[in-house]
Amino acid sequence: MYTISKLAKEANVGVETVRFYERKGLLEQPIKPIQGYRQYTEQALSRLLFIKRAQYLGFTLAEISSLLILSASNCEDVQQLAEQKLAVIEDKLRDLLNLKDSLVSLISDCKTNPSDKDCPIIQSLQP
Amino acid sequence: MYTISKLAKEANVGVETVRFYERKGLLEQPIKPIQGYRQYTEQALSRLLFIKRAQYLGFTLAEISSLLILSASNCEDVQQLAEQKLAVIEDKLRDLLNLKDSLVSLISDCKTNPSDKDCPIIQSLQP
DNA sequence: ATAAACTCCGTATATGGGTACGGAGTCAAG
DNA sequence: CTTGACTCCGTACCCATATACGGAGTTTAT
Repeated sequence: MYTISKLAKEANVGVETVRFYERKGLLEQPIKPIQGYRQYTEQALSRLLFIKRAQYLGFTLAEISSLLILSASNCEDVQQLAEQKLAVIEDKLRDLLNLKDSLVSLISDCKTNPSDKDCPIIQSLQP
Repeated sequence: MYTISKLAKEANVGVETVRFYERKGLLEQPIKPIQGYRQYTEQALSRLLFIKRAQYLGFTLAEISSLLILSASNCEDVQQLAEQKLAVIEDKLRDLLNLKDSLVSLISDCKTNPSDKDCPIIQSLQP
């Protein structure tokens, strides 16, 4: 069992962030002894880490929320939602790959630019 | 010469956005006849388009601001900024690919799950 | 010459994702 | 049993990136 600050520390977030996620419904309010402090299980920690990881991958909190709601429905619904998310992920992958390609080629242009001025990146941004 | 709304339309942004960028120093306040309206040159349009492209490449307004400052001078600094962006993008790509793989395999597990309950995805979310 | 459309400016609001504050209650160690 | 660290809650505030509002002035079309 963790206190809120232990939990926050484990997940490398602030205490206020944990409370914020609870208000948003991303983490459930943990049971706590009447008038006492929140007590978190390992499961809560897993969920928090899941949130942070999904966030790092570019999901918004709203999207993460629906990912998490997956665990409430039956297998077919879950599967369908997962497929939607997969489509989103594939879109993001495509975009990121394009972005990466542009950047790579711009950087390589820079490297073959003898001059200190006339940066190819800047020029590419100029129409 | 463009009026603010023509300019905005050309760049496919809102009028308010143009004013916002001016306040932020991303676009310079155009000369305007005393008590008159802003008048924008082609150059202003270029700069606005520059901003939007850079934004699409994943630069924040703050970063674009420094790109614009650097653009007058130093190719190396620009290149370095681009390389930082690239590194971030590559990290995200890696993780996104992993996530995609997990989802794909979870979905395929679902498809071979005969039951309506015991969804493999749900199970995987409950560590 | 008047109405419609546009622009001015400052300020307010929106959204996403937090972060900070402050007074009161609680827990644990000495 | 006191002291210091921790936690509670509600609320306010922060940053980024816009977007909207409203009253007054300006331009343009008819």
